Amino acid sequence: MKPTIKDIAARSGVSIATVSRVLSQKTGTYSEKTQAKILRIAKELGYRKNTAAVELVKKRSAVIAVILNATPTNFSTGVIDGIQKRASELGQGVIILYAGNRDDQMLHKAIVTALERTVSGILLTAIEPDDADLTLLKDSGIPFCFVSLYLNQPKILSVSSNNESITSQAVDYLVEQGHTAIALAGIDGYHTGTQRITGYEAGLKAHGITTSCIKYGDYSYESGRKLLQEFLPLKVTAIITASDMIAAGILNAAQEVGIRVPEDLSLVSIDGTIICNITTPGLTSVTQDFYRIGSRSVDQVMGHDVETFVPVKIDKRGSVKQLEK
Amino acid sequence: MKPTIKDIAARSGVSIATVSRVLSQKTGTYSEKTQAKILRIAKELGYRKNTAAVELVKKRSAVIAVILNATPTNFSTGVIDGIQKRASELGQGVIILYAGNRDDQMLHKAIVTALERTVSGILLTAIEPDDADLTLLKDSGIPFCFVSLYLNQPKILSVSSNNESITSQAVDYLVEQGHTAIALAGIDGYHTGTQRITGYEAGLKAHGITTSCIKYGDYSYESGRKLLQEFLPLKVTAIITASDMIAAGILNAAQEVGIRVPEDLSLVSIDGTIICNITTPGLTSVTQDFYRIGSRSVDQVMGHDVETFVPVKIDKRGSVKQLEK
DNA sequence: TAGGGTATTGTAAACGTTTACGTAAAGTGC
DNA sequence: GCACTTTACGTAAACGTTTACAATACCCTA
Repeated sequence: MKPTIKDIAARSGVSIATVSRVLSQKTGTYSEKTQAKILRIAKELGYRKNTAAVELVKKRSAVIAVILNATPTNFSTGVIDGIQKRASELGQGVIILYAGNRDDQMLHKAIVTALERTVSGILLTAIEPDDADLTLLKDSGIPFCFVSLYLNQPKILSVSSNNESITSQAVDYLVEQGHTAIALAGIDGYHTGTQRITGYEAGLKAHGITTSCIKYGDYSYESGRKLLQEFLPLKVTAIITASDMIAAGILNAAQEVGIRVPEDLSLVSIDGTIICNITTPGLTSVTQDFYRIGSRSVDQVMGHDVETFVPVKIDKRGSVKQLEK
Repeated sequence: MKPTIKDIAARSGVSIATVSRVLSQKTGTYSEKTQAKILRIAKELGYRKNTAAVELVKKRSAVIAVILNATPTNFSTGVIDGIQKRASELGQGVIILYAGNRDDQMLHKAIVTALERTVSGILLTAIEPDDADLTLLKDSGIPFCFVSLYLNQPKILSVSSNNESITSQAVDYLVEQGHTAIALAGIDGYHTGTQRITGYEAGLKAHGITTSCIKYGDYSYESGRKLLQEFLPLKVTAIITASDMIAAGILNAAQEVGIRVPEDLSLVSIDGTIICNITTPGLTSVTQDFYRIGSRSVDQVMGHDVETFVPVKIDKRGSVKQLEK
């Protein structure tokens, strides 16, 4: 059915080893005449390498497995674009394995699938595995790297924005705009969330602000809407939100109860995806460079020397009011 | 390094064939005693099957390849969730191959990768391949199915909403709300776009409306913003948009020039993703059931008998004004 | 006890490709 | 012309797993 190198060898009058060398481009091991003949016949037959056979023999493949989290935020496209582009430049293919949203079983299955496939590297995108799966990864001998997440453990590769810097910059910016009653909303209790709390509190302290206010959530729009209720009795003038979706949820729920953004409540959103342009008003954001994070994580997992942290920036839109001091 | 069935056989005192039978669960071909011993040793050794070896021998794998388009709209998550869940129920794994956004080279590479991997089926998600790639798929012997797109060719499997029905229902709804000057915005010239034009025009005709107005775009937010300029000199009271992103773009650009939605301009958006809840006002939508489309496409590619079309519904939010007749 | 049927296990080959090593031919330099 | 080096090619084995077929062991019944 599917042509093999045996078929090409038979038609070319050469051995399967020669066919293999030509198709693997082992320069200097075949003549131009032989090469031309083999390539012509391969094309005529519609030959395609059997990936399984190659991987079995080489015990390695030129494929990076990306394990993708179905996070309620929508930054994945930028990350994937960056990964795909850089991997292609380095001669690597990319397969994506889907891990659902905080579904330990799906995550475990995705990790095992990647390990079974002798991939050249594994990128875990905004995913925090439990200890058993982390051990599995470490013991596999396959390089892996966290993307848009880091664990504060040395020896574990990662590429991300600096979560402490994200929130401390947001605090700096809001203080600069005259705000002193600043909350942090929608983060969770995992590493990313705790790192952002650290930066938030350090930012408040640096400005001599002694009152902090933190509300947990799950990064989703619905979570944002619910969180607005919790802020109603509080005297905060500004909220830093854990994601664009949290911000959109707070924004819309606020407007529904007559709280105007930015006049009555200012918002600074973490991520800075296209959602920030869609809302009314547009959301001022601490914008992450997801494309570069993705791209750089490929270099990281391939063993190149790169910086862990990708810089963020403040993008001013319409959700922050300057207060009189 | 990685344990093989040879290692297990040596420790168990049985042949590799017996180990293989146990690990492949060939019931009735091994004793319970032998099974228990083999499974215990496999676990102690941390054994994992080598997927490449299995695929090489069986010439087939229990994996569905999903080729994913980076469409500017964001319905992928629902589709992927549906695919992943249904595939799991049917004992199939899923790998995702990324094809960029209308990038013929990336698409071709993704298709070739899927074919090289002896997958059990290929799902093409909102992707329209050129004739050469379509021929490649047909000649491969591997079943494939279009997801959220259909080509009007018999024998080619697909699962989608009915694009003619989408626009004709949108027209029906707007006419019911008193609108007669109705435009269609943001669709492209590919199959999906032309099918939606057909439904739009049939809907107008059915209501005796003789003036149609169609503006092409690329489903993106930026495209939507630009399109609003083209509508300024026209006397339309309502626009059906090709995607939620187009709608958001038109909505925001309109508000920036003093056109109020829905008072001055009504919008009905195709897709109905979470974006419709985020905008202000919320967008009335023809909502597609992406989860069910994904789920059903798995049944389709696995050879089960399913309906091609998944029903849509109108979700009323805040973007359509009822006009006086 | 002998015979028949079923369960259990082992041997050998297959799957498609890569590559180490050996051999032959061609090319280069003295 | 000879010796050495490089190019080109072939043979054989490897990779890890599956499975057809043969052999053996076990169980049940007459």
